[in-house]
Amino acid sequence: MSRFAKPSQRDIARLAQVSQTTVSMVITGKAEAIGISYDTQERIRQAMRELGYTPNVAARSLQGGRNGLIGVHTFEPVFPVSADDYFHQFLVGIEQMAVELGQDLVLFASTQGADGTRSIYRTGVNRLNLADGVIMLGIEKNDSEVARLRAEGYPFVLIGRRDVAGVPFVTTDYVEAAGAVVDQLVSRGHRSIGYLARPLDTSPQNERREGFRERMSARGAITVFERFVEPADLVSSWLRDAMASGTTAIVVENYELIAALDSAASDVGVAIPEHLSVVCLDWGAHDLNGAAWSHLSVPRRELGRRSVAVLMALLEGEIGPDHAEVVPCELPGSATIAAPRSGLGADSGSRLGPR
Amino acid sequence: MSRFAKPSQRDIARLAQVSQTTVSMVITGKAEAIGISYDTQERIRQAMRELGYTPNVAARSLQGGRNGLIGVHTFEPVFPVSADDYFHQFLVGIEQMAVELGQDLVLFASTQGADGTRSIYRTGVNRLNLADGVIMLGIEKNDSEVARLRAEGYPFVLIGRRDVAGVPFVTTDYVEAAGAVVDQLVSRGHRSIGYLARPLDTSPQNERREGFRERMSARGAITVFERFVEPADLVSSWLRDAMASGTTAIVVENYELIAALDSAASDVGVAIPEHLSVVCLDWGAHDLNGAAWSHLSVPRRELGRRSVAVLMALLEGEIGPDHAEVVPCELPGSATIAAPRSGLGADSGSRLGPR
DNA sequence: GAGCTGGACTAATGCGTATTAGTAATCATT
DNA sequence: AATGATTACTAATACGCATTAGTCCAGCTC
Repeated sequence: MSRFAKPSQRDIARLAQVSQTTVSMVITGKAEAIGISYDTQERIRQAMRELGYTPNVAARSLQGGRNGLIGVHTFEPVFPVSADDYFHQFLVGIEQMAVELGQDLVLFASTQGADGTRSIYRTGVNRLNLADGVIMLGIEKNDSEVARLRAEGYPFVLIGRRDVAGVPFVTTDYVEAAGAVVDQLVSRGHRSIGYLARPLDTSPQNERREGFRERMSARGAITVFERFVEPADLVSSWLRDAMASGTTAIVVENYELIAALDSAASDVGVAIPEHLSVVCLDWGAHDLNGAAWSHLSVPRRELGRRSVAVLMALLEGEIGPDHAEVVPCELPGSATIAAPRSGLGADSGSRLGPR
Repeated sequence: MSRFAKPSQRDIARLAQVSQTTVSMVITGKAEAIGISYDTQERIRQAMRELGYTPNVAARSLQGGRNGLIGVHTFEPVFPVSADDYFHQFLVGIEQMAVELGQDLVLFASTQGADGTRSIYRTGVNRLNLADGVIMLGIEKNDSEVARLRAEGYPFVLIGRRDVAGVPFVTTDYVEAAGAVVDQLVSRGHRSIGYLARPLDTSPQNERREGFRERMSARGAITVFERFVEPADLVSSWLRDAMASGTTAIVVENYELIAALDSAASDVGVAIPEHLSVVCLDWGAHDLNGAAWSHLSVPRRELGRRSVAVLMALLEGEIGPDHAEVVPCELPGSATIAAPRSGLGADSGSRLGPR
């Protein structure tokens, strides 16, 4: 244990023949203001180098100071096995900005229990307060913990959520993005657009649907063929009905439904995008998958970057606890968007391949 | 910002009409041993509930010496852009074990300068010190910094390197692995095996070559056709010579050379593996690439896991600073290994595709 | 030569906790 | 009635740091 004893300010003070106070002054940059001579300052810095001194995080945060640590907490494991994990890009962004701002990152792994779930207060201890502040991300919510954290006045920022009052957040504008998808389809000539989703659940889903509906009616006189299904229920008959009723484009809520739609399309003999344009609103982390479909994507890297900046601003008192940062969504490419051409085609293979 | 100060043990003590010491005893479970009456304990617990008490980690670790933080340091950014980044699997393993051992992870981002390189002592201060210990990984070495760190007596573990005396490391057994490759080829019937590498450089390369040579001679009477080249220099003529001299299998040092060999093979008209078995010794992070070649792979996840365990053991004083942990390599699959059949084939496409 | 000013520091304190060394009261033993 | 043991606590301290309130001394003024 004593083998790894770390030098303290007192050790430095001893070596440099000054008091611990003076050392602290030099470290916190208040030396000039107080009036410590240049010689003494150099002597102290030399001693620090010699002993390899680093401030003790615990002690620092104990008495209220900053320690340059930014926490990252998710309610799921941070590095799940799959390489194209959804969180990866967020972390890339977070790390980038941390580098730029000279902060270090703490990944709270200790909050995970044997059951795989993560809970801030699992052990009855809030480990988070070791860091200056925390960025929280994750699909699973744990509202009671978030509320408690907020009540404690602990500084943190949410990524992707906007539903907790009094907590700054960084998110993407789903309403606008869904509207932009409508614009894109309408400007290509589509008038009858279907909307395919699972039964409603999360707020992003609600926002996307809202954005879709609003823009549809704003663009006027457009038929909407809306359907909420579970993937397994998506039978080809639905698609056949949609095509028969003149639908030329379908907006699809998520990736899983794309797969279902793809197979239905090849059943029914509909060529995408020749006979049916398709846009996906939530592509998840499937960016790397070969088949290219037009889809919105959450600017995960950018959200990660912003979250760090927002947290720092919060710590600096530059923004209030109700700060909202909304980053535009990345709009879909034209892979599966074409001008409408009604009717069924003869040869229409699957874009995703067999299975 | 109506931030309420978090209750401390003293607040509880006041409410429960006892001393702070008693509260601490109850919390740490030493109450029984010391002999605090049941009534008093209940009174204290009630007070804790009432005030919503949570222990302060900082204060705890302040007097305990440890803070439960394990540092991770690389000389490159931890989360580079590509999702199949080489570090990812190490991190997955590190996180897994951190979860199991209840430790948190610190990613040192602040050590990166504007030029993109990372240096522990960049700021003149050893930030690493804020963690209980550090796991260092990375291809680029920065020997002087590592040496200095060691000289300071700072506890850390190296992944993938074994060349710094007095520092525990976790690595994979390249000598044995290269030998196993020879075994595998010989047992399939190969007698004349080529070895293709770039000019020697790193110690892993040396170990692999050594393992190859030793096992080759141990297996007796086997011709080795060895060649060290830069990728650009790998002309088809070399392969033609090798085939002409009866070589039926080639052991290739790394992924880049595989690409070169692949195109040479299709130039020369050699079918892999029908006419030439190929095994790659260092597949890097290309696991996700479509084409399947027989190759060794570094058990990155497992190395990550072990490194955390080793660091903890080091901190506990259970192992010495010269501890070596060697994990077996993952042996190649049979994708490009076949029984030898001499001669050139007519139709032999590229396994990697055009380019 | 008493009082003042400013430069260059230091002693003392508190943050929240765990631990060590007590204390004070009751009870049991001889 | 004195001694010892047990019960149920508490006072004091240390951890490493930042901060507040000084101290000490040289140089200057009137």
